Amino acid sequence: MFKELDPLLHSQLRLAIMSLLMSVEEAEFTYLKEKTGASSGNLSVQIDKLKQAEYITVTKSFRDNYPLTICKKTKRGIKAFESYVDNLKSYLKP
Amino acid sequence: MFKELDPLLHSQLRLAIMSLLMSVEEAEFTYLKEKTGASSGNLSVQIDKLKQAEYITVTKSFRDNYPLTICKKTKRGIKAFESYVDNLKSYLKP
DNA sequence: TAAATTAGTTTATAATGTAAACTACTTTAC
DNA sequence: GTAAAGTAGTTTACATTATAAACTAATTTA
Repeated sequence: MFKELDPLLHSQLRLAIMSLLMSVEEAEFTYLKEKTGASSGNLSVQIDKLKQAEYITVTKSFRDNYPLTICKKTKRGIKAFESYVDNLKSYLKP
Repeated sequence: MFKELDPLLHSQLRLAIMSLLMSVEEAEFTYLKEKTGASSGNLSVQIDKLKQAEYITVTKSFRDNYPLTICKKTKRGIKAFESYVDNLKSYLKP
């Protein structure tokens, strides 16, 4: 009947992050912040959770003297996202 | 970009309840329990939240000496569900 | 050199979700 | 008739989550 929904993705902000990452090769912290409209703090925490789950990789460096955080989806992340979307459909049928 | 997701519906169990109610005129507590696989306690709490929000109406009576709880979607609930599904699509685009 | 800005992280608290325990009755078995 | 098991829930206590506020650490601008 109803499929389980991965709790890691069933969160507005984390889902938005993954959704954005699906359509780009990689994304900067500031880009994700702007597109999602999230606060820095919240974004930082949620990025970390996605990283812990290995749904994304996070690379920290510097650019023009400022810290630069780059996020990228993993294969595991792609699979999880696709499953989530698929499972979600069982709830949306008319 | 991303639409807001009604937190009341962005919950696996409450979404499942509303999803079930969408396709039937009304549903009994036991029916919802069986279809969702939820525990009675959890179901009771989530039904109450949907009722507080006036997404459903709850009618309590007796049948064959046992308590009988019947749930039914409201217009408000239907609109909320439809908006939720619509807004959710902004997260699922490929 | 003080104030504002960038790019974040940490932490404290509020909000949520959920299982376990409980209520209140009914039915069945002895 | 009464003890045990079953029905249909509700309440409450705890654990998990989410999020905003406060903080770090540096840079830039005035």
